[in-house]
Amino acid sequence: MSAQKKRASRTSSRAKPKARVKKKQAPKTARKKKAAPKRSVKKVAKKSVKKSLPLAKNRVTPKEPEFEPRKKSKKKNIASVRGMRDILMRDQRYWQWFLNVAKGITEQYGYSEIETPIVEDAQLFKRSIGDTTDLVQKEMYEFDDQSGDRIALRPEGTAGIVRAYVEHGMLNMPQPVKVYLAGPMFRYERPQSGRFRQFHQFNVEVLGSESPVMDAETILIAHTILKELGIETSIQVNSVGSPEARAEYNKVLKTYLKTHKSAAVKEALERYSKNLLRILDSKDPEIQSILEEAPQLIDYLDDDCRAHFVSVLEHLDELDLPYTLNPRIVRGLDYYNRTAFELWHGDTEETRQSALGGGGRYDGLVEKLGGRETPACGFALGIERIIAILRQEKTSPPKSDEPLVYLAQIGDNSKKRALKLFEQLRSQGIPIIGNLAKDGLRQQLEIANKKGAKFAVIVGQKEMIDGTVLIRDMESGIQETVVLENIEKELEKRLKKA
RNA sequence: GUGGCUAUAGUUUAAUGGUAGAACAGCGGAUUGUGGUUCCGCUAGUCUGGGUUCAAUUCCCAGUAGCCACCCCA
Repeated sequence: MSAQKKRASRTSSRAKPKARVKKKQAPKTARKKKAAPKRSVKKVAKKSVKKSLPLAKNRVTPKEPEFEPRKKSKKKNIASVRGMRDILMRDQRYWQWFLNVAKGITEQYGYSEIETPIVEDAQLFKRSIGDTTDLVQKEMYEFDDQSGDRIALRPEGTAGIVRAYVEHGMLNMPQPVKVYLAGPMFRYERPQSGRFRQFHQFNVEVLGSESPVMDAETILIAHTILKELGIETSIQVNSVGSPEARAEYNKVLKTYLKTHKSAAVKEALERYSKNLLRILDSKDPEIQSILEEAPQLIDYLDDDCRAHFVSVLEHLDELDLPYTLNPRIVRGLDYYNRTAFELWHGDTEETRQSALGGGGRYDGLVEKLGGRETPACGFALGIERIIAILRQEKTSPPKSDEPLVYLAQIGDNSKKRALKLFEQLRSQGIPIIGNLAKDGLRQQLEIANKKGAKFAVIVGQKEMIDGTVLIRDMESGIQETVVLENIEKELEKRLKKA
């Protein structure tokens, strides 16, 4: 009823542009009154009658929900889970750009890709990252599966890689083993910009070398990847020494802090009771000013650690990398020892999500997970954060300058021909694109233009009869008729020139 | 997990205690076979649930989500 009214008013207003005033109101009221079946429904109905008749046998008649006016409003749509987002088509060029650059550089340094499962035994992370860390205590997705096994979604990449190293006896491979991993990580945190519950990291790890060169190499790789993407970073380095040195420093720091009897200190001591070192990273200005006078962890390093650290720095100097000694870099995961570093966007305060990546040495981890004593180091980059900066700085991925050819078709017959031709050209390596769903030539050329095609191949009724096609130069608009058999040759000739 | 700010078409955004308007994008047309310009038309929206009110998209509360700070981290 209202549908008819609506249609009537619409067609009439289309036929006669006179009815201006009426036009404005009629459809609106009609729309308001009831969610009328949409025009698209009509169209579908018409089409399916016309087209499905001859082929009725083979055709599964579409189920009918289309005839119900869709009432999307009342149903709660299912949305993505909090903190987890889609990576849409338009995002892909950034992702691919990043991955190409990151993988390319890393592979040049002799690393190979590894993939480990997203789900692991929860124990793996508790043992490696540390049972008392925030990451494990409150941020890990952890649950029983149907068989009652306690499993977890990986919150970081290193543990899984080390597990794989031990499990597959990689100590029998030439050492060090150098790998990289790109993939999703999961942490149950409160989302914020640059912080998601599912996010992606690019991990680079070296297992089986104690050499400070490897520390420097990984830092260099991290820095180079970002530089190659046009992101200026500052490298913040520190050494957290050996567990023994840290324990001793812990005591010293505690006694020092206790001489300051302010409320802030008391609160901070409470807050960081589990891992006092993290207090160094506190953002409280009062705490920070107190810490200025505090003893430094570096002064408590044993000789080996100190020598190692100095050597790392010498390498960085040699490479002319812009690093800053930052005693506040204390990584949140228990397994780090000696070198710890982060990469910041800009060299200012760490405020906001400016850390684009971080890493360091974890010499004890392999052993902790049941392997032999194996020194190792590595880092991870936060892909979302890096891409966010690329976006914000309006850096766009390099455009592929591959010339494209758009295949346009007019009429049903030429559509059939076009599909075949499309496959033929594609298999010959011609970079052909098209949109067979479109009918009008105008639209197709518009798309060709938007996609930046150099040439358009046009197949129409006339050409079908003559056994020819048109090749249109999209820049000049010059068209030539070409015999169908010669199409490949002609295109190749033109593409070479372009 | 704690505190604060925000929520309008696919996107960016306007307005209002009584009818929600634009731009971009999409689709179609002017040109039934010719794009990058123009003109015209169409599609599409007040996050969810309660409350106050004759009337709520607007005011209040809660939920949810996003953002910001803390926590923490990439």
